[in-house]
Amino acid sequence: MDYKGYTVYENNNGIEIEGVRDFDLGHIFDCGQSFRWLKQQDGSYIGVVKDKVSRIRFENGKLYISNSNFDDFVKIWYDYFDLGTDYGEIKKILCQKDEVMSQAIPFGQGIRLLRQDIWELIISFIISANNRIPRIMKSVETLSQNFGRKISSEEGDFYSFPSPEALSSCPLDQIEICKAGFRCKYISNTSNMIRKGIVNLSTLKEMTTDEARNELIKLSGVGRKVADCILLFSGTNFDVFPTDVWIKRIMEVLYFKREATLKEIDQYAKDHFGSLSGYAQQYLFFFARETRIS
DNA sequence: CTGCAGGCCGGCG
DNA sequence: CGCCGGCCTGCA
Repeated sequence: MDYKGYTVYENNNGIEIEGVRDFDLGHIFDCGQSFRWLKQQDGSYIGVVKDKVSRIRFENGKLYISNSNFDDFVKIWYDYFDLGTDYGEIKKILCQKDEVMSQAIPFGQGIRLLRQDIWELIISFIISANNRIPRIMKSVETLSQNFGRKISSEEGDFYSFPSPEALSSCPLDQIEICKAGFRCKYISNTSNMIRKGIVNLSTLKEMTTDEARNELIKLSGVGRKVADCILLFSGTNFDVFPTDVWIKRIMEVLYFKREATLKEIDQYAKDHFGSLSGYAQQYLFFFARETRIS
C-alpha cells in the first residue's frame, strides 16, 4: 500500500516500508532526543510509543517496524519519524550556510527529529538537568515501571510512561525511588501544574515559539534549555537552538573561536540558521559527541 | 577522596 | 536584570 511517497507492506507481525531516505537509527536515537529506545544485540531498537512496544530495524533502505500495521504507519510512525520532511533538502541548505555545517552533517546524515509525546519529554528533560544520559534513562525507566501501565508483548514486559494524573497523585517520597535526586520535587510540582491546567500543553502549537517557551518555563525545573528541547523534540517548534554544554563548546570552538555566552550563541543561531536552527543543532550535537570536540 | 555530568533555582549586587 | 553557588546521585 502506498502512503505519501512510501510503500508499506504488511506481514505477519509488522510492516516493511520502502522509500525511506536520510535515515539511520543510530543517528536518530543517539543524538540526545530520546531516552527510551534500547539498542539490541542485532542492531535493532526496541521502544515504547503510544502504549505500543515495537522493534525497529533499518536494512538495505527498508524500514521494518514490528507490532504494527498500515494503519499504525499512517497514524503513528509517519509522524513519529517525521517522514513528511525532506531532510535531503534541509541538509543541502545547511551545507550551503558554512564550512562547519558541510563538515558536520556527513557524520549524522541519517538524523531525524522525532515527534515525541510532549508530556514524556517534559519529565525526561527535567531529569536531564546536570545529569548523565545512562542515569536519565534509568530514572525514566523506573518511573515507567512503577507508575506506568504494564504492556506485555512478544518482546517481553514493558511499561508506558506514566500520565500526569499518575505522577501528580504520588507523594514526593514515592517519586524519589527513581533516584533523580533534587529533580524529584520538580517532577512532582510540574505534574501537579499540568494536572491542574496551570500550563495547557494542547495550546502550545498555536503559539509563537517565544510564547510557547515562556509557557513551558513556568513549569518547575524547566528553564530555557529544557524548554527548547521539549519544543524541538516534540515537533512543536523547529526554530529553537537548545544550547547544552556540548553545543556551547562546539559553537565556541568552530564558530566564535572564543568563549561565548548562551545569549550570544542563541542570537547567532537565530541570525545564521533561522527556521532551521533545530536541525542545525542536532547535526552539531551529534558531530560534537562523535568527534569528542573539546 | 575529589570532580563532575545534556541546568535550574534562589539569593544577591 | 546578570551573576554565582549549591545541588541528588553515582561513576571515574
